[in-house]
Amino acid sequence: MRRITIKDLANMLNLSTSTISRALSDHPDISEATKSRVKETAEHLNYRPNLQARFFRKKHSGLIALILPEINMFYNPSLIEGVNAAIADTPYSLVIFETNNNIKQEREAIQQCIRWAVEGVMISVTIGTNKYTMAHIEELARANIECLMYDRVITNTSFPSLTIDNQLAAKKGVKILLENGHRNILGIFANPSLAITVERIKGYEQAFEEFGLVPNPDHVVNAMQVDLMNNILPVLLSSNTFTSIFSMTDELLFSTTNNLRKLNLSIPEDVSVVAISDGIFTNQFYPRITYIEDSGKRMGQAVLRQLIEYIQNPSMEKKSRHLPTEIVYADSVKRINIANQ
Amino acid sequence: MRRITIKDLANMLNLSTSTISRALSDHPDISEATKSRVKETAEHLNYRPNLQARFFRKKHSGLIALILPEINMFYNPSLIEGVNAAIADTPYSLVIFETNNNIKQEREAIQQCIRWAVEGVMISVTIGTNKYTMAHIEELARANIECLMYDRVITNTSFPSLTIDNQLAAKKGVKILLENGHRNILGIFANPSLAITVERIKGYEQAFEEFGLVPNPDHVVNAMQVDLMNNILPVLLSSNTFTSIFSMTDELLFSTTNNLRKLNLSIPEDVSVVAISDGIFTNQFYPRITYIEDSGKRMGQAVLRQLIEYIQNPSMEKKSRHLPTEIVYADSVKRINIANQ
DNA sequence: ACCATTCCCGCAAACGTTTGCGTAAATATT
DNA sequence: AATATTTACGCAAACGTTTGCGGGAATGGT
Repeated sequence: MRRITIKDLANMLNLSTSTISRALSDHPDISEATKSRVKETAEHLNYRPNLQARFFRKKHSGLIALILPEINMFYNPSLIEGVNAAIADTPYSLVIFETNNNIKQEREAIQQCIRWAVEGVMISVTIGTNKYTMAHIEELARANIECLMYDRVITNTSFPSLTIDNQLAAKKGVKILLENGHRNILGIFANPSLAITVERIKGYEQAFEEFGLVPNPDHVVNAMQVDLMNNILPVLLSSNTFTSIFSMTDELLFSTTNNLRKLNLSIPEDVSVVAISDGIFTNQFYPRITYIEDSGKRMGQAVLRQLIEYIQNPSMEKKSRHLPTEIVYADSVKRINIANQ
Repeated sequence: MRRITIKDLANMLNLSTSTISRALSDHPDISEATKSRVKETAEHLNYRPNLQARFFRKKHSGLIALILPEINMFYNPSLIEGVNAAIADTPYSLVIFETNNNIKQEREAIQQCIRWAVEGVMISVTIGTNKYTMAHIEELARANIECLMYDRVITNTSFPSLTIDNQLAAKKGVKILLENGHRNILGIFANPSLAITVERIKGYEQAFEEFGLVPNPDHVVNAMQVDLMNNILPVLLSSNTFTSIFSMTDELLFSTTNNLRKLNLSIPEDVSVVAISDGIFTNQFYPRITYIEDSGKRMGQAVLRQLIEYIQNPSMEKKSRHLPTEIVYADSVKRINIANQ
């Protein structure tokens, strides 16, 4: 019950291994007659090429790596779905590394990538990874492995990236609230050492400025963990007169909704809510939440396609790009009278 | 800038490739002196073994596959986390296939596994996969690839499986409600063509029987999609006098909470709720939901360890096992007076 | 009938690593 | 001091596939 090889086929058909190999890959040197003979018996004997051997010989692995900080409830599941959908009609296979937001595990993952000779890496970095701690990522370039950053990226590097326009997305979201009369807008953001957070805060501020208003720094809060949220939010919401909340992510939005319920505050009657969201949670939640779409699935597909383009076309110019974002209006924003605040 | 190989090391140190290979793997035939000499220069020259070549020669791939129907918000993310955590201190790498609940994609994934010569497969099957449509899974056995089913399994096959005791878990959950005086318990279940659903329904019924009661078949509902839930639940909850809900999964629980809010019903004041849950959603949600723990992370670790045991010990007896479950009491169950119904 | 071309296929090397076997030198045993 | 054992390394084959090159046979052209 050994696995059947090209040699076996060659022996059975009285042909050489080279003929078998070429016949199976439709080489023009082989006659149609033998091609069909070979393919038939290969099919019949259930022959499966040994990819280890093939890629070893051809000097590439057929592997693409996805490195991400964590697989939590939001965004990443649909990102993986998107990558999987897009890789399905390519000859590549996907290997996923989860770094648990730990730069040490990120280094380890990249070592694995080099050892496996993956042909490309898509990476969303950990909190600790920045311009000064990215030596391990630069090692990919030295190993001649394409690398494309997405979502959580490091700005101003030689590596290309694919993100939404974070500043614009946040601005759009906050503007919805401003347009509906809200002025006391609590901005809930993630870890400020991530570039993505910095840019979304900028967008929050810019929205105010475009309305001729001065954003209040006290209204911007960085909630790095859920526990923190549970401590901060009740205090903020009871001591202040916020009429609305802008949440930077689904994760923070979920925590927000739970805390609002705990405080017996309803959306949108008591507090209006807008978020940057993948769309799954916001659409299923009641009431449906108005959001700026940052679709993980679409991002996953785009990142993979871009990376494969780089792999198959190594000399092409690589530059960072933005995916467009759209507003999805729903039922979480109440129009209020500006004078009432 | 070519990648450095064993041959390069051999040339530089005036040794043979075999000596280099053995030195790097601490073979006793090599003297400590040369071992350290080899290792040092290997380190210095940043030598990375070519895993393609190694595994090709050794006739194994170092790959383990995880095949799952979908990566949604619940359970699967933590399952992947568990698998990843457990695989970290093994020499294996993980490849993930998402089948989108499509048996055709499941077949395709298994073909990929065979082509890659993965050494083991962990699989949670699609809705369409059953005893009569599992020819593709049996092909794994013929290809000499270990296969371990988990979560969504096919019962009564020759393949081992790892699950919680689904019937017992459901029984435990429903019993909590019965013990607190509830008799009108709406049971929300997933697709009835999955074995996991059938068993959890059995548990629901058994709980009633152990209380000397007859379960009402009309109180068991199969909500196969979220849309269905949104149609069914409002009707059921308004036309009947349910005092409590048992949800088979986190996904259905999430949909349940949204529908309850839409109907202006509070947990636990108006409706008590118990679910089988991974624990993440139920713990973060307000109010915290009482649940029977079915931890994806723990399952992921257990499945991977079990599979590796099978791989490294092919002759060992393989039998299906259950992971124990525990009740986590929280704030979603109100004690009511039985007479009040 | 002779040469040129085209068509099909085989030979053999190569990819980087591991490993069974052989052996010279060093050490131990008697 | 002769023999037996151990130590430390090299030789060469092997894993399954692809591919450059070479060549015999068939076909085409004159």
